[in-house]
Amino acid sequence: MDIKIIDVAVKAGVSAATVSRVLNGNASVKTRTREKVERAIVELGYHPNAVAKNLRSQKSMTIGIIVPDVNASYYTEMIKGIENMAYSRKYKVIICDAENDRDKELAYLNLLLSRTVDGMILATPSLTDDEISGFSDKGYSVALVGRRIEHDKVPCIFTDNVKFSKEVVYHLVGQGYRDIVFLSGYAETVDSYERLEGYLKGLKEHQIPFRPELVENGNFNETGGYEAMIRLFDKKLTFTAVYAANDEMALGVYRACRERGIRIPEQLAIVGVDNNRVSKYLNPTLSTVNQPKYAMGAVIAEKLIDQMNDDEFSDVKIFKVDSELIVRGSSDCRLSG
Amino acid sequence: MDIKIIDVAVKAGVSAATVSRVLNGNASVKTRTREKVERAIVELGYHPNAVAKNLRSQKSMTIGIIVPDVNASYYTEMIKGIENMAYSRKYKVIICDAENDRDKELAYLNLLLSRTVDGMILATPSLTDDEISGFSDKGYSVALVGRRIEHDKVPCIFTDNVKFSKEVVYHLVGQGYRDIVFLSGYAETVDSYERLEGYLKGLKEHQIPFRPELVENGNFNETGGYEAMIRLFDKKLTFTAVYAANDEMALGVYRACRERGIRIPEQLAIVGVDNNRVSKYLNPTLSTVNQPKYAMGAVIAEKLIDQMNDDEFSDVKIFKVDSELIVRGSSDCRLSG
DNA sequence: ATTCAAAATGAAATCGATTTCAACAACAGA
DNA sequence: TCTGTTGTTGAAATCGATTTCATTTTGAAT
Repeated sequence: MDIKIIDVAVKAGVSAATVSRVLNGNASVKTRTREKVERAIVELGYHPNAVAKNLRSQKSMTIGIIVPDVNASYYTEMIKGIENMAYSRKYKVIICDAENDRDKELAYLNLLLSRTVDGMILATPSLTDDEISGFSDKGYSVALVGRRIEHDKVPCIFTDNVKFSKEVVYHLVGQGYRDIVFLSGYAETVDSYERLEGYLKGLKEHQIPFRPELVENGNFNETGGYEAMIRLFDKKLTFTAVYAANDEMALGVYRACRERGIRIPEQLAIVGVDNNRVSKYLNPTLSTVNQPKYAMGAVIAEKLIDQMNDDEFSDVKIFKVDSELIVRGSSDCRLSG
Repeated sequence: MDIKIIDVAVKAGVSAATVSRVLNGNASVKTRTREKVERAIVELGYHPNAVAKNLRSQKSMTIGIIVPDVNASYYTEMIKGIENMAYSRKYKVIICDAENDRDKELAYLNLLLSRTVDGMILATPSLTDDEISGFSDKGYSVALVGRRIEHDKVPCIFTDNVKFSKEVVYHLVGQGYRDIVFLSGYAETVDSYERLEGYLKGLKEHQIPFRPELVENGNFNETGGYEAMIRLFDKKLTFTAVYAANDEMALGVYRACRERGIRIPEQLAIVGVDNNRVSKYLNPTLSTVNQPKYAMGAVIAEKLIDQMNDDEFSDVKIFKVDSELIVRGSSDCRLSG
């Protein structure tokens, strides 16, 4: 049913090899022959079969990304960075949404591991460091986002969670808030762990005793933030500020506050993380930590592609990037009008 | 470097054919043989090469989606629906972000056309109806989102833009707003065209004369909405309401209003489309049209997969779904406190 | 006109799996 | 024990391209 290379060859009166040479343009073909072949390609509407091509040439010029949730702007904006860098290097990008489900994560990992792509960017937490090292050792090109492993062939990029979390605490304390809730994402992720660490250090440097009951877990989404806040309210604890692990969870905090009639920031200050596109439209506007998502995507894509091509000129593999606190109305009364 | 099927075969003392049979589990293999093979697979850490498999079996159990922007929740929520339906039918999903760029769109289309996937869902506007029909006729499985073509093998799903646009106008007129701006997305898309049509019909049914100067184009994003509004303000036109082609553009309207000190909804009412996850958190909360994005994704994925498998039991291919107007503070003073 | 290197081309091998087909083994029934 | 059916297995063909290697053409230099 499909037109194959041999059909083009017959129509142009040449061999399949010659058609292939025209297609790939790296060997010498006489101008007249080339023209005949090109005409045949157009007339037959020939589309090379990428599967066969990839099998033979052992590459696909494609990189794959596995993200935990395509609905999270943190990832989609990073994807934009990856996408554009990849495109400029002639790579295509395919995106897989693991939906925070370990089974799907493994299913998509298997898809990528079975050579459908030349390299992969993993933004998912489920694999162990050893497993990732193992993939690299077996010849797969891997790069990581949001975590690091010590391996000289695995580029990693992540933000300095500890640093900006301390800054969040500094800021809140500076505004007079001392009883600060930490609303963690999935407790077992590196991001959550490090943000907790920064939160603890921040408290310590201000001699504020740590109250474990002020740490609650959510799951990085609105519902998780809402439910965690309801739990906290129902425990009748005293607190005056919330540091939410991301803006999405902060939305849930807004909802809980609205339900309970609590005014932001007078009665409760809120700081999120991510600088979601809409955070400046909330009421009040949401203080948050801006992460250079697009740039992170572009950098990790570039390093992965370099690695895939054995371009050894870049030997730095570990990128820790700084994030910036953006103070808005949810944590500063002067800005909340 | 990689372990191949023949390596497993040698290790297990059988032929490659037998290993393949164990792998795919559809032919009979003695239990003892099966165990030997399974042990060899585990011991060698064998991963089948999907590219070779796909070439031979002429399928990949994968469907591809091309969206104009992965950053738009309209698409990501639909992707969730596609993803879950596909997963339940043992299909994987790869997502391509064409970034509203015709070249990328064609590049990704070519990727999908070259048999990397078994079927594709297109949510991009750049192809003509004839081109799409042509793909289907050539044996490619295609489904469409947000547009329709008349072809008995191409499932299509879209919302009744005319209907809900008329409802938006009814609602605004009912609230006393008669000078209604229509902020269109890309003018050339079907969605934009039909929404304009609904807007015009809505006006007509209320005997409100159409003022062409109240129609502005944006590009479905925040910046587009903002810039269009600034243009309108600068023209010193009189208008009291804005119907924005999506919530993202409505955000831009909010920004423009804030800059110009215009109160929503007292001085200007706003209605968007999409029911973006955050629209109910805006200040004031945004009136919008809820589209059943997840369900639309699930339905189109199911129909595409049926089509791919020639399951003729479902002969309905065209799905027009209804959307629901959600009235909130941005267009109703009573709700805007 | 002859020679010879360089350019152009085709036949066949190859990528790594699946699948067909034929051969062989196992086992039930006579 | 023999026959026939069913169940297992392997050799070889196949998917559709690229690439190697050998061969033929070309064209410049003599």
